[in-house]
Amino acid sequence: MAEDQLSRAFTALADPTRRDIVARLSLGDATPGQLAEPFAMSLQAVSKHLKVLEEAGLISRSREAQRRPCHLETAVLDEMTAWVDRYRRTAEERFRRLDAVLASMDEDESTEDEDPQHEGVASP
Amino acid sequence: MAEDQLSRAFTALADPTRRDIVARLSLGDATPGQLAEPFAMSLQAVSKHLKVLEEAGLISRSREAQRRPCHLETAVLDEMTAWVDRYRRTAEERFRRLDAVLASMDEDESTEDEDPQHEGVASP
DNA sequence: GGCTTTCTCAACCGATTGGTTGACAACAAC
DNA sequence: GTTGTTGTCAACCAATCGGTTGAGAAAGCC
Repeated sequence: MAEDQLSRAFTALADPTRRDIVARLSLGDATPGQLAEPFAMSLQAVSKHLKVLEEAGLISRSREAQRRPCHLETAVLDEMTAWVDRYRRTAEERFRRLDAVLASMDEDESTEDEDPQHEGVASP
Repeated sequence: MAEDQLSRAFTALADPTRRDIVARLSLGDATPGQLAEPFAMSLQAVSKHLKVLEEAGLISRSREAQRRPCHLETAVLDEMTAWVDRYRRTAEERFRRLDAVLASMDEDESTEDEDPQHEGVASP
């Protein structure tokens, strides 16, 4: 996934209004007018939010007379969780290994010359 | 999770520099100086990025003489994937149900008075 | 004490963001 | 054709963002 598309996706979901819109669209397609209805802001403002979501690839829009129904696209959501999960798992895997080291040091209490707490700080 | 904390978390990961920092920290704790080294920007700029990450709850910082080693916290990453996954799954579940409807209509080709494409657009 | 290292804070700057209002395009209904 | 509905575009505005430089706090080293 392109670097800046991931940035656009995270930027898009950084706004509570846009997250509300995504939540609404997860239940089914909706027009800008329907999406704007619950918010205390102009239709133009919601239209701008939809543009941000569309440019992030999170929604697509079709035509239907004057209406422009919006549809949630799940592919980019997948790529977002993939990114977040990758580094979360790397970190948690490291924590588990650290715990294992500490446990083995607990078993064998003779060696105390290393400090596993800072294994990541030390220079290569 | 508080609404604005989720906003802070997505905002934090919306910046490529901050995502790089998170990726680096997933491999192990590091000081601001170590984190700034690969970037073509001032240490002060990186320090600002770290503040954003800290306020989002994505990292924590300890003390160690003049050094302030940074540590990746995975809890907020968990909440981010939880949010994204919730709506992705809701949408995909709906798509699967829609496919099932279309398949059953394919079997029984006599009823054509309903248009499942717009099930979400209609008013409640 | 003085000097160096490491890092944060404060002030500033141009670009972007999230909202507004007004104009207007596209289409339906009469 | 005229009117009404739906939505976008353009211009504007205050606030925020991501960077800069300069000053200084906090700790170790001589």
